[in-house]
Amino acid sequence: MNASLFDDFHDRGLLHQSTDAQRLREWLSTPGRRVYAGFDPTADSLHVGHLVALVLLRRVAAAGHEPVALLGGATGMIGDPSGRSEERNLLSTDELAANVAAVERQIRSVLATAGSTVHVVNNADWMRGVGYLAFLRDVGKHVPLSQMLGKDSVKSRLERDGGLSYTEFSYMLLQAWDFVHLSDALDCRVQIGGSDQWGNITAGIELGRRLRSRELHGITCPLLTKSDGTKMGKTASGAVWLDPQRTSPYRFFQYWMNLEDDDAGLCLRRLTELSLDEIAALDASRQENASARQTQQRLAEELTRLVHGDAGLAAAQQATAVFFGGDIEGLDEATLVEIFAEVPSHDFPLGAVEHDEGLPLVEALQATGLAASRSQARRTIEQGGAYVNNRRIREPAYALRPDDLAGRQVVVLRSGKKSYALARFTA
RNA sequence: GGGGAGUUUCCCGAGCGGUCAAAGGGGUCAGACUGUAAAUCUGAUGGCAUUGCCUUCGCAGGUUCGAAUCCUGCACUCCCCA
Repeated sequence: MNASLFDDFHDRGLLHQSTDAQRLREWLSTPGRRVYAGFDPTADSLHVGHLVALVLLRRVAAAGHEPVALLGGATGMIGDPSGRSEERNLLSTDELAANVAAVERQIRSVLATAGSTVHVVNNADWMRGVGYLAFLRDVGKHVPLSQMLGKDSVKSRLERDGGLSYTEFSYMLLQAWDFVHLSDALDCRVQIGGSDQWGNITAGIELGRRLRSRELHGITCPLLTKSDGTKMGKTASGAVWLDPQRTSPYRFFQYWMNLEDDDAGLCLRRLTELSLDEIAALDASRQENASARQTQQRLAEELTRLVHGDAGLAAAQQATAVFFGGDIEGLDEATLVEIFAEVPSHDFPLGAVEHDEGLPLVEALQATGLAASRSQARRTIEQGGAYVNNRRIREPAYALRPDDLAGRQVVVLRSGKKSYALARFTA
């Protein structure tokens, strides 16, 4: 495999800061080194923002080393102040336990195909038994306050009105101790993370030197932001999650599909495992024929497969085809319901379509919420914005009849380009 | 406490006795164009109804054949003088 993890990071724009490059290269020149990244279980799912760290760990594996994913079962009880402008709310222990379990599943799933031994550890396992006094004597004693106060994460918060609590202030000690502990237990001497983690990482490196006279290394990668300055993975309706219950594979796929050209190019380089040659080819295609959107297409495919597997990708692509004007007639009931799962639906009695007059389209549009009133529904139809099973309907008096049922009891209604609703007919 | 201005349809904002469901802009929704983008252009935008009816202009009354427009009272907002 690729001999130099460090150069790989560099070439893909994943390198923000690192400790001494020469020493790092040297350490990583021996295969089988362990490299860790931490994940705090702040929610019951990771989101796109965590994807970078996961991908970094996959690259660690690809380079012939062993990734270590650290779950913050203990640190999650405190809350990392880094990159935060306000004090966090504490999670209950039940919530935390559920989050840890869910996040661990996701991490294992994404790293399953990494092609190397993967270690998943939870810092609660070694923090739980540590007493406060012992921690102060063994760890706190070796961390100068001047150093802690010098960290950006602390400084920026102290300058604000809210300040930060002693609890959050102590967070970096826990993370520093994690690093030292992992170097003891797994001989893991490299920590990677987002650029906001630099302060916490260096705290660990410092502690390793004082406590063990051991040389530890750190690498951070740039945080993902879009060209308009907003955070990657944020949409108007919230974060893009890895959990299919929170963000369906279709919407996950669409998120990447809709990125700006430059952002997509950047993500391709940083998040996918395509070779640099392939990426260069896509860059070129974007220059020549931007409208083909091959970059977005490829990016969406790669990442959806990584997170949701082949089945998830297939579902997303099928849904995409349908949502962008594809034929609905050929699809069976189960597939339809699956594709339109996140679309609003309304139940009608089967009798509504079966009698002579049928069910007026105007009524169906209103009942499903596609139109606020019958008048508006009528207007939409008159203006050519109404579709039944993706076929445009222009007669205001149109009524749904048994012939219109796609599948056995479902009609797909649509207003305009993107608003869909499902009318279900049940006996 | 005194004086003045105001309250309009989702928002801003015209209207000051009939031709007002109410100008104009924004937003929103559709259509065209397009790269599932941006910009632009077009149409629509109270409700119900296949040319008509019903409900809206702070609230409650009144004048009038007829009121968002006039009068009275009430509520709220803003400005000026004390």
